[in-house]
Amino acid sequence: MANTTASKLNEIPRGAVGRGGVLDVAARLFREQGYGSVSLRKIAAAAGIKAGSIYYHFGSKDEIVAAVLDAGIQVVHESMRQAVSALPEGAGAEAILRAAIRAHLRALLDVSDYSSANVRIFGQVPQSVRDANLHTRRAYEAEWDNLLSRIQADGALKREVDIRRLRLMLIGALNATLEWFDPHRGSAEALSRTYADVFLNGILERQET
Amino acid sequence: MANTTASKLNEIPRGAVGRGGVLDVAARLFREQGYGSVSLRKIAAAAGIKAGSIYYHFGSKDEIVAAVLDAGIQVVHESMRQAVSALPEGAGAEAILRAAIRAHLRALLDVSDYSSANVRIFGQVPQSVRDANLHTRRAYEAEWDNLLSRIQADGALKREVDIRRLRLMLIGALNATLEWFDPHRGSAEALSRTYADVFLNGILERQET
DNA sequence: GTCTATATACTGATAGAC
DNA sequence: GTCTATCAGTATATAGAC
Repeated sequence: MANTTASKLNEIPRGAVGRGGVLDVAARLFREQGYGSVSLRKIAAAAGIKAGSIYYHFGSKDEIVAAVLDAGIQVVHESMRQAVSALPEGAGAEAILRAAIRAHLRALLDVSDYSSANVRIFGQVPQSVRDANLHTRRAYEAEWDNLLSRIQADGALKREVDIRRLRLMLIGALNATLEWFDPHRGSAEALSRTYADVFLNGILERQET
Repeated sequence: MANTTASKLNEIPRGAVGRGGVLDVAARLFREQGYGSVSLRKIAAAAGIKAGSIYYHFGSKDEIVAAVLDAGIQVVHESMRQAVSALPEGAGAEAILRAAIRAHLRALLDVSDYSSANVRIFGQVPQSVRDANLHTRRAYEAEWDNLLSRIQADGALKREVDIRRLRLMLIGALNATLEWFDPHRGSAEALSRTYADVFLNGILERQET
Protein backbone atom coordinates (compact mmCIF):
# COMPACT_ATOMS: atom_id res chain seq x y z
CA MET A 1 0.00 0.00 0.00
CA ALA A 2 2.88 2.38 0.76
CA ASN A 3 5.28 3.70 -1.85
CA THR A 4 8.14 1.27 -2.10
CA THR A 5 10.20 2.87 -4.84
CA ALA A 6 10.62 6.06 -2.81
CA SER A 7 13.02 4.34 -0.45
CA LYS A 8 15.69 4.12 -3.15
CA LEU A 9 18.58 6.53 -2.87
CA ASN A 10 19.66 9.23 -5.36
CA GLU A 11 16.17 10.59 -5.85
CA ILE A 12 14.43 13.92 -5.77
CA PRO A 13 14.34 15.17 -2.16
CA ARG A 14 10.51 15.03 -2.10
CA GLY A 15 10.51 11.31 -1.44
CA ALA A 16 7.15 10.72 -3.07
CA VAL A 17 7.18 9.81 -6.75
CA GLY A 18 5.58 7.35 -9.08
CA ARG A 19 2.10 5.90 -8.76
CA GLY A 20 2.64 4.73 -5.20
CA GLY A 21 3.98 8.09 -4.11
CA VAL A 22 1.09 9.99 -5.62
CA LEU A 23 -1.33 7.63 -3.90
CA ASP A 24 0.39 8.02 -0.51
CA VAL A 25 0.25 11.80 -0.78
CA ALA A 26 -3.36 11.77 -1.96
CA ALA A 27 -4.44 9.61 0.99
CA ARG A 28 -2.78 11.97 3.46
CA LEU A 29 -4.33 15.09 1.90
CA PHE A 30 -7.80 13.51 1.66
CA ARG A 31 -7.61 12.56 5.33
CA GLU A 32 -6.51 16.05 6.33
CA GLN A 33 -8.70 18.22 4.10
CA GLY A 34 -11.57 16.15 2.75
CA TYR A 35 -12.42 15.24 -0.83
CA GLY A 36 -13.72 18.49 -2.34
CA SER A 37 -10.90 20.66 -1.04
CA VAL A 38 -8.07 18.55 -2.44
CA SER A 39 -7.30 19.36 -6.08
CA LEU A 40 -4.99 17.46 -8.38
CA ARG A 41 -2.70 20.50 -8.25
CA LYS A 42 -2.41 20.12 -4.47
CA ILE A 43 -1.69 16.42 -4.75
CA ALA A 44 0.91 17.02 -7.45
CA ALA A 45 2.59 19.83 -5.49
CA ALA A 46 2.80 17.69 -2.33
CA ALA A 47 4.28 14.85 -4.37
CA GLY A 48 6.83 17.16 -5.98
CA ILE A 49 5.51 16.95 -9.53
CA LYS A 50 3.22 18.98 -11.82
CA ALA A 51 -0.54 18.47 -12.13
CA GLY A 52 -0.41 17.20 -15.69
CA SER A 53 2.01 14.43 -14.74
CA ILE A 54 -0.63 12.79 -12.58
CA TYR A 55 -2.42 11.61 -15.70
CA TYR A 56 0.47 9.36 -16.57
CA HIS A 57 -0.42 7.25 -13.51
CA PHE A 58 -4.19 7.73 -13.26
CA GLY A 59 -6.98 8.36 -15.72
CA SER A 60 -8.93 10.72 -13.49
CA LYS A 61 -9.30 12.13 -10.00
CA ASP A 62 -12.02 9.57 -9.35
CA GLU A 63 -9.59 6.78 -10.16
CA ILE A 64 -7.20 8.09 -7.51
CA VAL A 65 -9.82 8.44 -4.84
CA ALA A 66 -11.26 5.01 -5.66
CA ALA A 67 -7.82 3.45 -5.19
CA VAL A 68 -7.43 5.24 -1.84
CA LEU A 69 -10.85 4.06 -0.65
CA ASP A 70 -10.24 0.42 -1.55
CA ALA A 71 -6.79 0.34 0.04
CA GLY A 72 -8.23 1.93 3.18
CA ILE A 73 -10.70 -0.88 3.75
CA GLN A 74 -8.18 -3.56 2.88
CA VAL A 75 -5.70 -2.29 5.47
CA VAL A 76 -8.17 -2.20 8.35
CA HIS A 77 -9.74 -5.52 7.28
CA GLU A 78 -6.43 -7.32 7.20
CA SER A 79 -5.40 -5.74 10.48
CA MET A 80 -8.58 -6.87 12.24
CA ARG A 81 -8.47 -10.40 10.79
CA GLN A 82 -4.84 -10.91 11.80
CA ALA A 83 -5.42 -9.62 15.33
CA VAL A 84 -8.29 -12.05 15.89
CA SER A 85 -6.58 -15.07 14.34
CA ALA A 86 -3.44 -14.40 16.40
CA LEU A 87 -5.36 -15.06 19.62
CA PRO A 88 -4.81 -18.33 21.52
CA GLU A 89 -7.12 -21.20 20.57
CA GLY A 90 -9.62 -20.99 23.41
CA ALA A 91 -9.87 -17.18 23.63
CA GLY A 92 -13.17 -16.00 25.10
CA ALA A 93 -15.73 -13.61 23.65
CA GLU A 94 -14.36 -10.66 25.59
CA ALA A 95 -10.77 -11.20 24.42
CA ILE A 96 -11.91 -11.53 20.79
CA LEU A 97 -13.97 -8.34 20.89
CA ARG A 98 -11.17 -6.40 22.57
CA ALA A 99 -8.66 -7.53 19.95
CA ALA A 100 -10.95 -6.62 17.05
CA ILE A 101 -11.77 -3.19 18.49
CA ARG A 102 -8.10 -2.50 19.14
CA ALA A 103 -7.07 -3.49 15.62
CA HIS A 104 -9.73 -1.34 13.97
CA LEU A 105 -8.95 1.72 16.06
CA ARG A 106 -5.19 1.44 15.70
CA ALA A 107 -5.48 1.08 11.92
CA LEU A 108 -7.39 4.37 11.86
CA LEU A 109 -5.42 6.37 14.39
CA ASP A 110 -1.89 4.96 14.36
CA VAL A 111 -1.23 3.15 11.13
CA SER A 112 -2.87 4.15 7.91
CA ASP A 113 -3.70 7.38 6.07
CA TYR A 114 -5.65 5.18 3.68
CA SER A 115 -8.01 3.84 6.33
CA SER A 116 -8.59 7.22 7.95
CA ALA A 117 -9.06 8.86 4.54
CA ASN A 118 -11.68 6.26 3.69
CA VAL A 119 -13.71 7.06 6.79
CA ARG A 120 -13.44 10.81 6.35
CA ILE A 121 -14.25 11.18 2.65
CA PHE A 122 -16.52 8.25 1.83
CA GLY A 123 -19.60 10.41 2.38
CA GLN A 124 -18.23 13.18 0.15
CA VAL A 125 -17.24 11.35 -3.03
CA PRO A 126 -19.45 10.94 -6.12
CA GLN A 127 -21.96 8.10 -6.02
CA SER A 128 -20.08 6.16 -8.72
CA VAL A 129 -16.93 6.11 -6.56
CA ARG A 130 -18.92 4.96 -3.52
CA ASP A 131 -20.43 2.16 -5.57
CA ALA A 132 -16.99 1.01 -6.71
CA ASN A 133 -15.93 0.69 -3.06
CA LEU A 134 -18.99 -1.28 -1.98
CA HIS A 135 -17.71 -4.81 -2.61
CA THR A 136 -14.59 -4.21 -0.53
CA ARG A 137 -16.64 -2.66 2.28
CA ARG A 138 -19.16 -5.50 2.29
CA ALA A 139 -16.40 -8.05 2.82
CA TYR A 140 -15.16 -6.21 5.91
CA GLU A 141 -18.68 -5.80 7.25
CA ALA A 142 -19.29 -9.52 6.77
CA GLU A 143 -16.11 -10.26 8.74
CA TRP A 144 -17.53 -8.31 11.70
CA ASP A 145 -20.99 -9.80 11.37
CA ASN A 146 -19.56 -13.32 11.39
CA LEU A 147 -17.44 -12.57 14.44
CA LEU A 148 -20.36 -11.05 16.34
CA SER A 149 -22.75 -13.84 15.31
CA ARG A 150 -20.35 -16.52 16.55
CA ILE A 151 -20.06 -14.77 19.90
CA GLN A 152 -23.81 -14.43 20.17
CA ALA A 153 -24.32 -18.10 19.30
CA ASP A 154 -21.95 -18.98 22.17
CA GLY A 155 -24.27 -17.12 24.52
CA ALA A 156 -21.76 -14.42 25.42
CA LEU A 157 -23.70 -11.65 23.71
CA LYS A 158 -27.16 -10.58 24.85
CA ARG A 159 -29.74 -12.36 22.71
CA GLU A 160 -31.80 -9.25 21.98
CA VAL A 161 -28.89 -7.47 20.29
CA ASP A 162 -29.30 -7.13 16.50
CA ILE A 163 -25.96 -8.01 14.90
CA ARG A 164 -26.13 -5.62 11.95
CA ARG A 165 -27.18 -2.71 14.13
CA LEU A 166 -24.50 -3.46 16.70
CA ARG A 167 -21.85 -3.55 13.99
CA LEU A 168 -22.99 -0.19 12.61
CA MET A 169 -23.03 1.32 16.10
CA LEU A 170 -19.61 -0.03 17.07
CA ILE A 171 -17.76 0.74 13.83
CA GLY A 172 -19.44 4.14 13.66
CA ALA A 173 -18.36 4.96 17.21
CA LEU A 174 -14.76 3.92 16.52
CA ASN A 175 -14.64 5.83 13.21
CA ALA A 176 -15.95 8.96 14.91
CA THR A 177 -12.73 9.20 16.95
CA LEU A 178 -11.06 10.63 13.84
CA GLU A 179 -12.92 13.88 14.49
CA TRP A 180 -11.48 14.47 17.95
CA PHE A 181 -8.65 12.06 18.79
CA ASP A 182 -5.49 13.87 19.87
CA PRO A 183 -2.38 11.71 20.34
CA HIS A 184 -1.07 14.25 22.85
CA ARG A 185 -3.98 13.50 25.18
CA GLY A 186 -3.73 9.72 25.16
CA SER A 187 -2.82 6.72 23.02
CA ALA A 188 -5.03 4.87 20.54
CA GLU A 189 -4.08 1.79 22.55
CA ALA A 190 -5.60 3.14 25.76
CA LEU A 191 -8.60 4.55 23.93
CA SER A 192 -9.39 1.15 22.45
CA ARG A 193 -9.49 -0.28 25.97
CA THR A 194 -11.98 2.38 27.04
CA TYR A 195 -14.22 1.65 24.03
CA ALA A 196 -14.15 -2.05 24.86
CA ASP A 197 -14.98 -1.34 28.51
CA VAL A 198 -17.95 0.84 27.61
CA PHE A 199 -19.41 -1.39 24.90
CA LEU A 200 -18.90 -4.62 26.80
CA ASN A 201 -20.09 -3.55 30.26
CA GLY A 202 -21.66 -0.10 30.00
CA ILE A 203 -21.06 2.99 32.08
CA LEU A 204 -23.57 2.58 34.90
CA GLU A 205 -22.31 1.62 38.36
CA ARG A 206 -23.83 -1.75 39.28
CA GLN A 207 -25.75 -2.24 42.48
CA GLU A 208 -24.09 -4.79 44.78
CA THR A 209 -27.28 -5.55 46.67
CA MET B 1 -34.59 28.75 12.36
CA ALA B 2 -36.99 27.79 9.56
CA ASN B 3 -38.18 30.17 6.88
CA THR B 4 -41.35 31.78 8.17
CA THR B 5 -42.17 34.11 5.29
CA ALA B 6 -42.47 31.17 2.91
CA SER B 7 -45.79 30.18 4.43
CA LYS B 8 -47.52 33.27 3.04
CA LEU B 9 -49.75 32.81 0.03
CA ASN B 10 -49.38 34.32 -3.46
CA GLU B 11 -45.69 33.59 -3.76
CA ILE B 12 -43.33 32.00 -6.24
CA PRO B 13 -44.04 28.26 -6.38
CA ARG B 14 -40.53 27.42 -5.08
CA GLY B 15 -41.52 28.17 -1.50
CA ALA B 16 -38.01 29.14 -0.42
CA VAL B 17 -37.16 32.83 -0.66
CA GLY B 18 -35.50 35.50 1.39
CA ARG B 19 -32.66 35.01 3.82
CA GLY B 20 -34.45 32.29 5.76
CA GLY B 21 -35.30 30.37 2.62
CA VAL B 22 -31.75 30.49 1.32
CA LEU B 23 -30.49 29.26 4.68
CA ASP B 24 -33.00 26.39 4.79
CA VAL B 25 -31.97 25.26 1.32
CA ALA B 26 -28.27 25.62 2.09
CA ALA B 27 -28.58 23.49 5.23
CA ARG B 28 -30.32 20.73 3.31
CA LEU B 29 -27.77 20.72 0.47
CA PHE B 30 -24.79 20.81 2.87
CA ARG B 31 -26.25 17.84 4.73
CA GLU B 32 -26.81 15.90 1.52
CA GLN B 33 -23.65 16.72 -0.45
CA GLY B 34 -21.02 18.12 1.90
CA TYR B 35 -19.40 21.53 1.94
CA GLY B 36 -17.05 21.48 -1.05
CA SER B 37 -19.59 20.09 -3.49
CA VAL B 38 -22.26 22.71 -2.82
CA SER B 39 -21.73 25.88 -4.84
CA LEU B 40 -23.64 29.14 -4.45
CA ARG B 41 -25.17 28.45 -7.84
CA LYS B 42 -26.59 25.15 -6.55
CA ILE B 43 -28.01 26.84 -3.47
CA ALA B 44 -29.54 29.62 -5.56
CA ALA B 45 -31.05 27.17 -8.05
CA ALA B 46 -32.61 25.09 -5.26
CA ALA B 47 -34.01 28.26 -3.68
CA GLY B 48 -35.45 29.40 -7.01
CA ILE B 49 -33.25 32.49 -7.45
CA LYS B 50 -30.03 33.39 -9.28
CA ALA B 51 -26.55 33.14 -7.79
CA GLY B 52 -25.94 36.88 -7.71
CA SER B 53 -29.05 37.44 -5.61
CA ILE B 54 -27.55 35.51 -2.72
CA TYR B 55 -25.23 38.43 -2.03
CA TYR B 56 -28.17 40.61 -1.07
CA HIS B 57 -28.65 38.37 1.99
CA PHE B 58 -25.10 37.21 2.72
CA GLY B 59 -21.66 38.67 2.27
CA SER B 60 -19.94 35.42 1.35
CA LYS B 61 -20.30 31.65 1.18
CA ASP B 62 -18.51 31.40 4.52
CA GLU B 63 -21.14 33.63 6.10
CA ILE B 64 -23.86 31.22 4.95
CA VAL B 65 -22.11 28.13 6.20
CA ALA B 66 -21.27 29.81 9.51
CA ALA B 67 -24.95 30.63 10.04
CA VAL B 68 -25.91 27.03 9.27
CA LEU B 69 -23.32 25.67 11.70
CA ASP B 70 -24.39 27.92 14.57
CA ALA B 71 -28.07 27.19 14.08
CA GLY B 72 -27.31 23.48 13.98
CA ILE B 73 -25.76 23.46 17.43
CA GLN B 74 -28.43 25.73 18.88
CA VAL B 75 -31.23 23.42 17.74
CA VAL B 76 -29.75 20.27 19.23
CA HIS B 77 -28.66 22.10 22.40
CA GLU B 78 -32.10 23.52 23.03
CA SER B 79 -33.70 20.16 22.26
CA MET B 80 -31.49 18.33 24.74
CA ARG B 81 -31.89 20.94 27.49
CA GLN B 82 -35.68 20.93 27.18
CA ALA B 83 -35.89 17.15 27.21
CA VAL B 84 -33.90 16.92 30.44
CA SER B 85 -35.67 19.75 32.23
CA ALA B 86 -39.06 18.29 31.29
CA LEU B 87 -38.37 15.19 33.40
CA PRO B 88 -40.12 14.73 36.76
CA GLU B 89 -38.29 16.16 39.76
CA GLY B 90 -36.72 13.00 41.15
CA ALA B 91 -35.76 11.40 37.84
CA GLY B 92 -32.86 8.96 38.16
CA ALA B 93 -29.56 8.90 36.31
CA GLU B 94 -30.78 6.35 33.80
CA ALA B 95 -33.91 8.35 32.89
CA ILE B 96 -31.85 11.54 32.47
CA LEU B 97 -29.30 9.88 30.20
CA ARG B 98 -32.00 8.22 28.10
CA ALA B 99 -33.81 11.54 27.63
CA ALA B 100 -30.62 13.38 26.62
CA ILE B 101 -29.56 10.66 24.17
CA ARG B 102 -33.03 10.57 22.65
CA ALA B 103 -33.17 14.34 22.21
CA HIS B 104 -29.76 14.52 20.56
CA LEU B 105 -30.46 11.68 18.16
CA ARG B 106 -33.92 12.89 17.20
CA ALA B 107 -32.61 16.40 16.50
CA LEU B 108 -30.13 14.87 14.06
CA LEU B 109 -32.29 12.25 12.39
CA ASP B 110 -35.86 13.51 12.62
CA VAL B 111 -35.91 17.24 13.13
CA SER B 112 -33.21 19.48 11.75
CA ASP B 113 -31.22 19.79 8.53
CA TYR B 114 -29.16 22.39 10.41
CA SER B 115 -28.02 19.97 13.10
CA SER B 116 -27.25 17.17 10.67
CA ALA B 117 -25.47 19.59 8.32
CA ASN B 118 -23.32 20.76 11.22
CA VAL B 119 -22.18 17.23 11.99
CA ARG B 120 -21.50 16.34 8.38
CA ILE B 121 -19.58 19.41 7.20
CA PHE B 122 -17.83 20.76 10.31
CA GLY B 123 -14.67 18.87 9.43
CA GLN B 124 -14.71 20.18 5.85
CA VAL B 125 -15.11 23.94 6.28
CA PRO B 126 -12.23 26.46 6.41
CA GLN B 127 -10.53 26.87 9.76
CA SER B 128 -11.91 30.40 10.19
CA VAL B 129 -15.47 29.09 9.92
CA ARG B 130 -14.76 26.33 12.44
CA ASP B 131 -13.34 28.89 14.84
CA ALA B 132 -16.47 31.04 14.54
CA ASN B 133 -18.58 28.05 15.57
CA LEU B 134 -16.43 27.13 18.59
CA HIS B 135 -18.20 29.24 21.22
CA THR B 136 -21.58 27.75 20.36
CA ARG B 137 -20.15 24.23 20.38
CA ARG B 138 -18.41 24.72 23.71
CA ALA B 139 -21.67 25.72 25.36
CA TYR B 140 -23.35 22.50 24.22
CA GLU B 141 -20.36 20.41 25.28
CA ALA B 142 -20.44 22.05 28.70
CA GLU B 143 -24.12 21.17 29.02
CA TRP B 144 -23.27 17.50 28.53
CA ASP B 145 -20.24 17.61 30.82
CA ASN B 146 -22.33 19.17 33.61
CA LEU B 147 -25.03 16.56 33.19
CA LEU B 148 -22.55 13.68 33.22
CA SER B 149 -20.62 15.11 36.17
CA ARG B 150 -23.78 15.45 38.24
CA ILE B 151 -24.66 11.84 37.54
CA GLN B 152 -21.16 10.67 38.43
CA ALA B 153 -21.22 12.69 41.67
CA ASP B 154 -24.44 10.87 42.59
CA GLY B 155 -22.57 7.61 42.28
CA ALA B 156 -24.64 6.33 39.36
CA LEU B 157 -21.72 6.48 36.91
CA LYS B 158 -18.62 4.35 37.29
CA ARG B 159 -15.94 6.40 39.05
CA GLU B 160 -13.15 5.52 36.61
CA VAL B 161 -15.01 7.02 33.63
CA ASP B 162 -13.45 10.25 32.34
CA ILE B 163 -16.27 12.73 31.68
CA ARG B 164 -14.76 14.53 28.70
CA ARG B 165 -13.81 11.30 26.99
CA LEU B 166 -17.22 9.77 27.64
CA ARG B 167 -18.92 12.81 26.15
CA LEU B 168 -16.75 12.61 23.02
CA MET B 169 -17.42 8.89 22.69
CA LEU B 170 -21.17 9.20 23.19
CA ILE B 171 -21.79 12.24 20.99
CA GLY B 172 -19.46 10.82 18.35
CA ALA B 173 -21.35 7.53 18.33
CA LEU B 174 -24.71 9.28 18.00
CA ASN B 175 -23.46 11.63 15.26
CA ALA B 176 -22.09 8.68 13.30
CA THR B 177 -25.64 7.41 12.73
CA LEU B 178 -25.98 10.06 10.03
CA GLU B 179 -23.76 7.92 7.82
CA TRP B 180 -26.00 4.86 7.88
CA PHE B 181 -29.40 5.53 9.47
CA ASP B 182 -32.28 4.55 7.21
CA PRO B 183 -35.77 5.55 8.40
CA HIS B 184 -37.20 2.61 6.44
CA ARG B 185 -35.34 0.15 8.66
CA GLY B 186 -36.34 1.62 12.02
CA SER B 187 -37.19 4.82 13.85
CA ALA B 188 -34.80 7.28 15.46
CA GLU B 189 -36.89 6.77 18.57
CA ALA B 190 -36.15 3.03 18.73
CA LEU B 191 -32.51 3.58 17.79
CA SER B 192 -32.05 5.98 20.69
CA ARG B 193 -33.29 3.27 23.06
CA THR B 194 -30.73 0.83 21.68
CA TYR B 195 -27.92 3.35 22.13
CA ALA B 196 -28.98 3.96 25.71
CA ASP B 197 -29.15 0.21 26.37
CA VAL B 198 -25.65 -0.36 25.00
CA PHE B 199 -23.96 2.59 26.67
CA LEU B 200 -25.67 2.13 30.00
CA ASN B 201 -25.34 -1.64 30.39
CA GLY B 202 -23.10 -2.99 27.64
CA ILE B 203 -23.63 -5.88 25.26
CA LEU B 204 -22.20 -8.82 27.21
CA GLU B 205 -24.59 -11.36 28.73
CA ARG B 206 -24.15 -11.33 32.52
CA GLN B 207 -23.44 -14.50 34.41
CA GLU B 208 -26.19 -15.37 36.88
CA THR B 209 -23.93 -17.48 39.05
C1' DG C 1 7.95 9.66 -16.41
C1' DT C 2 7.66 14.45 -16.15
C1' DC C 3 7.38 18.81 -18.38
C1' DT C 4 4.75 23.12 -20.54
C1' DA C 5 0.87 24.91 -22.58
C1' DT C 6 -3.77 24.98 -23.18
C1' DA C 7 -8.99 23.83 -23.64
C1' DT C 8 -13.22 24.08 -21.28
C1' DA C 9 -16.06 24.53 -17.41
C1' DC C 10 -17.10 26.07 -13.01
C1' DT C 11 -16.00 28.79 -8.74
C1' DG C 12 -16.92 32.97 -5.46
C1' DA C 13 -17.73 37.55 -5.96
C1' DT C 14 -19.02 42.46 -7.88
C1' DA C 15 -21.63 46.24 -10.51
C1' DG C 16 -25.48 48.20 -12.05
C1' DA C 17 -30.36 47.85 -14.18
C1' DC C 18 -35.05 47.23 -12.77
C1' DG D 1 -35.06 41.82 -3.52
C1' DT D 2 -33.91 39.80 -7.71
C1' DC D 3 -32.09 40.24 -12.23
C1' DT D 4 -28.14 40.11 -16.05
C1' DA D 5 -23.51 40.42 -17.18
C1' DT D 6 -19.01 39.86 -16.06
C1' DC D 7 -14.35 39.41 -13.59
C1' DA D 8 -10.45 36.80 -12.00
C1' DG D 9 -9.22 32.49 -10.21
C1' DT D 10 -9.20 27.62 -10.19
C1' DA D 11 -10.96 23.00 -11.48
C1' DT D 12 -10.25 18.56 -14.35
C1' DA D 13 -8.39 17.01 -18.28
C1' DT D 14 -5.65 16.76 -22.83
C1' DA D 15 -1.67 17.24 -26.34
C1' DG D 16 2.74 17.15 -27.51
C1' DA D 17 7.84 18.24 -26.39
C1' DC D 18 11.72 16.23 -24.05
